[in-house]
Amino acid sequence: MKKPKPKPADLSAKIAKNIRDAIISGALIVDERLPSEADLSEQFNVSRPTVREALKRLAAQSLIRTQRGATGGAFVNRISFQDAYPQQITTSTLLLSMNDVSFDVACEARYTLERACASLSAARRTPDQLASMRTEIFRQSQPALSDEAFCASDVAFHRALVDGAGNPVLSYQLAGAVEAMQPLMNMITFTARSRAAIIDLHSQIADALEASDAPRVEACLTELERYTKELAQNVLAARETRT
Amino acid sequence: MKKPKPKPADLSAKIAKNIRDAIISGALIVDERLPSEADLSEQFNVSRPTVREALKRLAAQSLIRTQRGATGGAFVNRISFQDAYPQQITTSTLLLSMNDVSFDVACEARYTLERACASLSAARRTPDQLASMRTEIFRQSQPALSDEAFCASDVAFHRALVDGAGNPVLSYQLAGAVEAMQPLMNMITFTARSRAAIIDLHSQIADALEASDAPRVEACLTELERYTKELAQNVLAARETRT
DNA sequence: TTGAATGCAAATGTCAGACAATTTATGCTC
DNA sequence: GAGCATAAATTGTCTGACATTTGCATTCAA
Repeated sequence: MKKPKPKPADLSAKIAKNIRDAIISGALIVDERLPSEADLSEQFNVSRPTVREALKRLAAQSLIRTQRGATGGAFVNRISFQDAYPQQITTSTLLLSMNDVSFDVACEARYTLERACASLSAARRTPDQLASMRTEIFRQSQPALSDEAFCASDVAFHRALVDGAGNPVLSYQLAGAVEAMQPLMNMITFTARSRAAIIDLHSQIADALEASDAPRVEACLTELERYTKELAQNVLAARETRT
Repeated sequence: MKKPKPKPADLSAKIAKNIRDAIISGALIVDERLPSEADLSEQFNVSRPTVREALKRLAAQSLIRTQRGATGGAFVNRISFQDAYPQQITTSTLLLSMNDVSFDVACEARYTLERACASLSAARRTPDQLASMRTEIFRQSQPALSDEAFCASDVAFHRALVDGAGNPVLSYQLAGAVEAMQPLMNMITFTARSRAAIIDLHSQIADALEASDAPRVEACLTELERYTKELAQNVLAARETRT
């Protein structure tokens, strides 16, 4: 067998692959206009709907954008980190929920990656980013905050930490890990007591970052990981007894 | 303004979003069959080609798979890490090439993430993974090896290191960073001297992993990062003078 | 009774042609 | 020269049809 998956690929998939390869190889450059759908259907000897299906596949990956009108058409898209975030997060979320990834494994990955940013962030974080963290910490201390809002603020805090490393590639890679964990974190119902503990650690992290004390940031993150796992374990244990 | 991008979304995009949200929220579960294209076109009050464009968008994200025949249709796909790798790598590659990410920034991100795996890998790497690394090191020592093959072996070595952490989520996250760097690495033409230095560091890393000496692994990776950046700088400098 | 061949039904894959909507360029009028 | 109407090009959508694939039931023969 030649390939493990010798799928008799659909025409639209073939055409999409053809164009995608051209983009990746650089044969088609950013903002370059593709031939019109009519031209493409002639070039590939297929009908226009088939070409359109291929183009929609590429559009779903943000590889192209389309524009109507006289000078319209399909253009090679410059993928921005901004564009890539939602896709990355969607994929990560589904990977976690569909593959029986245990909370511990996901948690470990998340904090391992985040600790990796600690030393860079301690060296480079801007006053703005520190202020963002303090703001989120204050928000988290409001007792009226809903669990969902608390989790959202938690994510914002950690994103500020990661962004503090000043490396967009790192931020992008981490976005998936951090954001995709949120649904899993939501399953933990925060008691007032656990919120206080988390806020305390957040404060320590912010202090350590302000003092450029990377080892302490890492230690706090490790403790946060341990505590998060402990909370999750309690929740799961409680569920067991209830069942 | 309600949204920053109040795009008058196309029908196929709207329908795709609708179904995608249903999958993410869990309203549609894995392996569940979607209604037939004819049914969907009736439900959404659009024509079949429009429905098909929506489905192709989802297929491009591996969210669904389609099957012909009597019991065929579109099924919610269980996204595997295997499925997600190529997409992740494609996106990362394009992000790097399209956004003027400097070699140093990409390199820093890559080695920062990889160092994060060091301690876990030192603790958990299997004999198999160690053997893989040794094999790649041996391959790299063959003088006849082409630059492309050397880079590919280099990637394989580092993937074995990352996989040694025994955390699939980490492996997935790292895949994009490591593999996407390959095209950038390829621009460095390896002299015999630089190959030897890299192979030496690889050997030290393998030894340290075998001895479960995490700090030494991290130190070697840091040195490898420094050396890689130095090589890249020399290449760029040489290009400057030639111009 | 069992087995295989056949045909039917359902679904996706593809095609052709048409019209609608949108955007830009063009040319005309004043 | 400015403004406006018109034309042209292109994507978005619809309709209807046919091709292909696949599972299942039916039928016929051993």
